[in-house]
Amino acid sequence: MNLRDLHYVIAVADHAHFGNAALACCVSQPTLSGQIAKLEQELGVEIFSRVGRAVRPTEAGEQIIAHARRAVAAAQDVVDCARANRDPLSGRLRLGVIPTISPYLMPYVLPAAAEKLPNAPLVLVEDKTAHLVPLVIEGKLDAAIIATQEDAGELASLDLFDEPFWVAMPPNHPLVASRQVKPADIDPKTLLLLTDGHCLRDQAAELCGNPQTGQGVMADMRASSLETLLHLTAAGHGVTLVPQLAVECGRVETDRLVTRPLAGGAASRRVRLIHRLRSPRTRALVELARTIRASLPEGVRKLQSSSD
Amino acid sequence: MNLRDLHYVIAVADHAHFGNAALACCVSQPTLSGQIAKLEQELGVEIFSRVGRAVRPTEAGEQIIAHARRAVAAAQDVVDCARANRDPLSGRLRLGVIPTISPYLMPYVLPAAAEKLPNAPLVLVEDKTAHLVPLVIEGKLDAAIIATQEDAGELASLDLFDEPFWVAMPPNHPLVASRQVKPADIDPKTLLLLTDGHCLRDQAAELCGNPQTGQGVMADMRASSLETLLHLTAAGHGVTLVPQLAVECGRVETDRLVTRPLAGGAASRRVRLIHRLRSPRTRALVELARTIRASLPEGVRKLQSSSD
DNA sequence: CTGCGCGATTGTTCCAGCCTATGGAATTGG
DNA sequence: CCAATTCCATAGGCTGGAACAATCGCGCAG
Repeated sequence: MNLRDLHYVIAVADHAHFGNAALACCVSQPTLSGQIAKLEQELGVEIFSRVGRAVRPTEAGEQIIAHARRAVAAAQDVVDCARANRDPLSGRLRLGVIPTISPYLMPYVLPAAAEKLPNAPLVLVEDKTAHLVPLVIEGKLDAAIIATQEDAGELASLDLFDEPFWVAMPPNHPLVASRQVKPADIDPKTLLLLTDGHCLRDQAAELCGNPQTGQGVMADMRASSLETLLHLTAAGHGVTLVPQLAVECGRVETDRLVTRPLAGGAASRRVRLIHRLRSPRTRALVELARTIRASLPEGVRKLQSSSD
Repeated sequence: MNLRDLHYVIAVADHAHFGNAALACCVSQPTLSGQIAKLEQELGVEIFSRVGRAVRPTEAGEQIIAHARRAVAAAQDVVDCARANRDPLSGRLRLGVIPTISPYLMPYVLPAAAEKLPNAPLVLVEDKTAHLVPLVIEGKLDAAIIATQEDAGELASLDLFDEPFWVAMPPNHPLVASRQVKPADIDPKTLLLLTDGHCLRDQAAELCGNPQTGQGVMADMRASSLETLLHLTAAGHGVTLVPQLAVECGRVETDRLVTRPLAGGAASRRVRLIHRLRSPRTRALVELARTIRASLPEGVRKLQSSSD
């Protein structure tokens, strides 16, 4: 057996297609077919069932593929580790960020990171938490910035900051009169939410008394981005919760939209940098976390990392 | 890079000697030296520092070796997984057992296991918990039977049974009069303990009010095995705690030694079968656990596995 | 100083893995 | 129902790299 063989197996599993997998591996299709066949013979188990046109992993194959992924990831760690030891702070950092943070946080972070980590260019991937976490676990991302607590045993996290929520509403809304808004003041029926899968959606729904399903909330008005949500709010369709950084960036407070801080200790979310346990890039990531904390605007509660 | 290269690295790390490592890998020394050199050049990092006669890992090497071990273990999992899928219940099971359980439990287990798992010969390794756990994590053992709670994130455990403690004392001891002995009745100063590292030592010391250090206990009388401990007790040097299975086996209750059950709910220890999370042998291990529970004599509390 | 232990170097052999070309099975479309 | 297409498997030749044996060179010990 060979690491290359395992790469081939993973490629076939990912593409469900020998030709495309071969393309991705930069080898010819017969080469890849041959190696897979050799490996299957060596293991005495069929990894993929080629029935008709479809290529699917067998039951045994599923397990084998999972172990193969771990082996390949560990081998990649060896390489990353070597590079990190030549210069711990050099080398591309692939960073996932959730959509409700990325556009508002990265403008602060990118210049600071370029200065503090000049040899570690950031490659950003914007997606929802549920998509980012497996990518981090698989080692396809070095880290991710998310706003939920993730407890997969293979992850570690660095706290970045607590981001309070604000309420955004049209200028003629009755709550404009108060300096602060209590969650209970918000009529769930008028609360506008993001589409499913955004953690901000769940957090807003829970805060305003609509745990999980967001039942009672205007289900027919779900925006796919925070920007859309704000446009809907400005157009008078309801009120919405906005995380502080989105308020800070200034595009929110216009003459068509008013924001008020949300009262209460729980009215904020903890933003974290998660990465794999034992990631070879840990040192660079600790430095990145430090840089992020330092580049934050006033108004979000900065946290100390235990290693500082 | 290559899985073989990683094997070579691990062998050199384990032997601290190129020649012996080559021998262990069944290749010539030049081959191994060459591959290590090639890998170091490829990674751009020196893995081993050859200063004078000594071969030691560099700082970077330590990390690389650790990742290499994970990669090789995962690759081995692929092989094990394939075998397990051909016949889940076949293939050698390498089982660690702590010394205060092994000689008393295995006589029950071995015949039963030979019958229920005829194609899975048990290879026993007897050692203290602290030595067994890393072997299990590294994949050098498939599982281990221990009597403490281990919380390494990479381990799973199957509960086997609760083993009550008994008190062993010479026939002329005043406590012989009572049917049961309360932990508080035992004078810590007369309590004989095993040497450091045996979990039974810690458990006995804690039960009888000498947390951890066992302070106040006769420090100059520490036996390296339970058998020795019993001989000391019979010779009138004090009293000692004996786990139930050691009592059951009959060698304890002689005319020179009397045993009484220890009262109280906490006067027992939970015996578990631990194994790596995602071990390819999980199915065989579940069957082994079931077999062990079924082969136990009366008197130890049998537990149900959640999967039964 | 000399012998020995041990890792590095050198040169040759040979096999594993790669490619191109082709075969064959299954699905699709007319 | 047949032809075209798609896709994986097989065949055969070529090449790079891993293996070995032999040797070198260095550092330590007596």
